[in-house]
Amino acid sequence: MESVSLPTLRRLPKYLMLLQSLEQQRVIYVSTTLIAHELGIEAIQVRKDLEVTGVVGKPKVGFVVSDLIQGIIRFLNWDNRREAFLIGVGALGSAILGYQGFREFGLDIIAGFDNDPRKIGKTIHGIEILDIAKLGNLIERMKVRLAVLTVPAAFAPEIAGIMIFSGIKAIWNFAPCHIKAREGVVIENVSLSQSLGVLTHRLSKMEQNYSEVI
Amino acid sequence: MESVSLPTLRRLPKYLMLLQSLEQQRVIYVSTTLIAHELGIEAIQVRKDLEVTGVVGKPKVGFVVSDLIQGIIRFLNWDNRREAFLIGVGALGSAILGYQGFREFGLDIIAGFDNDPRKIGKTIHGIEILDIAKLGNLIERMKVRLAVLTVPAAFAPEIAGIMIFSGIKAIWNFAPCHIKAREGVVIENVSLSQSLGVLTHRLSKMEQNYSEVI
DNA sequence: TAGATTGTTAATCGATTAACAATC
DNA sequence: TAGATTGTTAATCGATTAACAATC
Repeated sequence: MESVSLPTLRRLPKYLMLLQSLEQQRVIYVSTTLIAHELGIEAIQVRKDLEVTGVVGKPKVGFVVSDLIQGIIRFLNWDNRREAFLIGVGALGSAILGYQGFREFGLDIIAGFDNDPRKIGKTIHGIEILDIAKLGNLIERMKVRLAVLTVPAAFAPEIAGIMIFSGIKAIWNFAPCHIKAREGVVIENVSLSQSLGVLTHRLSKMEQNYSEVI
Repeated sequence: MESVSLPTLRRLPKYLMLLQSLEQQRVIYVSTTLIAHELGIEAIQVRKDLEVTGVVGKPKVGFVVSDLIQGIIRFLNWDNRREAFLIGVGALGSAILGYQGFREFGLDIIAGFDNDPRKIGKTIHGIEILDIAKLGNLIERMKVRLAVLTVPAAFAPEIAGIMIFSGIKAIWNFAPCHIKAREGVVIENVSLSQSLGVLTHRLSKMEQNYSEVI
């Protein structure tokens, strides 16, 4: 049950993006030195991270680009597409529905849910919007395991509860509130304010430092 | 130049959200024990994290909720609103333009930019969309420091280069590609695939474990 | 071959956690 | 007062980095 560290897990998609762009440029072999330089990190860290995929390289030559790509995709389970529901078809929800790119990452959104009668029954980016009242029932019947949660924060915990009760095993939560994990359910909280906080704090710190110099 | 750790910086907005909801419930004092329990982490970690804000608590009583809120907001520099440009008014860009909530976090998007003639000149959620050809010039003239980058990955590095050349000091990058930081510029890469990778890997791992038990 | 790169083992560094005196 | 909570110092844990033999 050796668990992979969160930082490593987070870096793997970055390597994948780079590797895919290298593959497009018909690059066959790549060294950890090059990957590291390209992403501005240390080569030894790249080597340690890639170790988890089980892909082995050749001394002097490096890794076969396509092997690494396959290895990372398999490791993240992006080769198995999963059906998912998206709940809350607001601005952000619609944007996610419209972004086809997530299919590449194993995410296949098959329906949207909302409580707004003007939205229910409509189709957005080819995906039908259903009544949120039917959510629990449909999760059970269709055995959907994955949910994208893009409702306002005030509704998020309640809806999460309903979904978990109905059999949802993983929630990708975009609502600006923390949803507690429980046994047997995986929650990934995407906090944009978190990310913005890092940015604004560092920017102000940097500006302070510059003015100190003067 | 004591620098705050990234994990701490990331947790601060979580505390803030919780504290604000407590304030709405007219709660005056809060202990780190309660915060920790509410967010599913350790009390000692909360205490250590809150230390960076400089806010002090009272033994036995805890912290004054409103003091902590002010402390975190000040620390993240969310009390100083900053003018920002958003580049790339696609689905995600529009969603971000439409979300008023970021004003609360010091982000004031004053204009959008795109290269699509059908979008240029229009107004989305009250914000005017301008020609991307004018981007560099306007950054200089208006002395804008912050940019939200929501263009397709292929254009991101080039546009980032233009922006930095024109004087942008912080980029909140949503494009699915890594933009390298350079001296004097803060980059925060929001990688949704990263987040999705953590979720899908853990979900598949969990399912494996369950089937092992059987 | 010579030299670059891998993979592994050990050392370092930093974040988290534990312990406990101070305090209201 | 008694007991809960803070704030600080020390211990632990885990991730990153360094060192180096193996290898093509």
